[in-house]
Amino acid sequence: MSRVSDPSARPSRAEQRRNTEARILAQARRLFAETGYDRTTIRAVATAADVDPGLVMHYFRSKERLFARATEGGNPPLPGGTADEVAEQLLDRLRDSLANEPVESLAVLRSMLTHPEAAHEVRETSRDHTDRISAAIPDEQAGLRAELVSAVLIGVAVGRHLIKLDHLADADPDQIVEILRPSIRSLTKADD
Amino acid sequence: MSRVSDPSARPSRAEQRRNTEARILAQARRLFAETGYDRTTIRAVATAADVDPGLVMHYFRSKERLFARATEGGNPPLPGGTADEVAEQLLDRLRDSLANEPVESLAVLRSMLTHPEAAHEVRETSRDHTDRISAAIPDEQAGLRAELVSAVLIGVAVGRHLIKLDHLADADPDQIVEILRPSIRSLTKADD
DNA sequence: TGACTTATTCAACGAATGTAGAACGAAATT
DNA sequence: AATTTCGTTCTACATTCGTTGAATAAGTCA
Repeated sequence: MSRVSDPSARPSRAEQRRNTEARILAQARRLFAETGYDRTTIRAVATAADVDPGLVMHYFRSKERLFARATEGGNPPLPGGTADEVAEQLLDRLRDSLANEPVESLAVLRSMLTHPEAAHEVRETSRDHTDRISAAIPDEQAGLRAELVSAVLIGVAVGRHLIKLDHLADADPDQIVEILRPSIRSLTKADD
Repeated sequence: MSRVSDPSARPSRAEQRRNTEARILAQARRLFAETGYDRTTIRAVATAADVDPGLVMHYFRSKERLFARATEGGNPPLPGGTADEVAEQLLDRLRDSLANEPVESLAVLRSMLTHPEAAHEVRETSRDHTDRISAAIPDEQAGLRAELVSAVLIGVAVGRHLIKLDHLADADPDQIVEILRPSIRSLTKADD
């Protein structure tokens, strides 16, 4: 009776489509995260999802739209608050991203330097950070400071998950966060 | 009489070859920095250098080797010294890279997320940083801290030159360095 | 001058890619 | 049961790419 039917029964057509679409999206996310937009081919996604390339086109219309669907819902906006609160929110996000390898974000990050659409999405995320921090610290340098925070967070995620720097790739997330906390706070404070 | 002949005279054959090769390398660097390894085609480089694609192959044997030649000599090793000295050296390098758009480095940075060879070169540079900093601070966390410094520097360069975050792209290099100094120092100091 | 070298161009190949459209077969609907 | 829908596959096209090898023309040198 429910929309998700009995797993022992043969899946309905609508259900099967959702399954296939989800499988394609999952493999697309994985491949985009691993090799970036350009090197991820429709054919490779199709093969990984055990499906014909034409089906991927039929469902997602173009590689560009497949990428958009595969990377949506990556970075929800920050709650906001005082300077210290925002800093702590950012550090929490960082801890999460260090521990969990968020594959939608990694797909965007992996592609940001070579795929304009991905770069645009990163800029948008940074603008959200900037807005929150600027709201918390109405300093003249607030915009610049906020973007430096974004730059640091991007650099750390890149170093750990994508470039895989030796120590950074293996270190404990909490340890990394603790080492980084003074740096982040010095950026969100507006004193020399 | 000198190896570089009178500019008013017709260039010798060896000289002309050096000129052409230099022109190809310059355009290759520019294009690799602007669009990355994959999206930079031999054909585009040849066109930009006003030369036939076959000539590029003739001189550099493969796209891979062209990239290697175009990006070599990017990041000379740090002098080394005490913790504070190394930190200051890094900040000086940062100021330079912010002011001058070092095109060899940008070609590597632009490609590091999608071209394994470029990623490898970034790791090597980071290892040099790590060695210097670890030598200066024989802390247990030294390796991790050093890589976090690398990550920060990479993030800032990416944010300014490649992603072009609004404020960061336009800000004065000295101002950026001053804002960042406490962050870097907190990473190269081994105290909580 | 003649023989040799070489900087440069031209034409082409084979592989890979995004994409389009026809075809098939089974589920859904009437 | 007949007809329509649609999930899925197959085949193919046009383009682009790295790379190759022959051809051309000018420089170098004996």
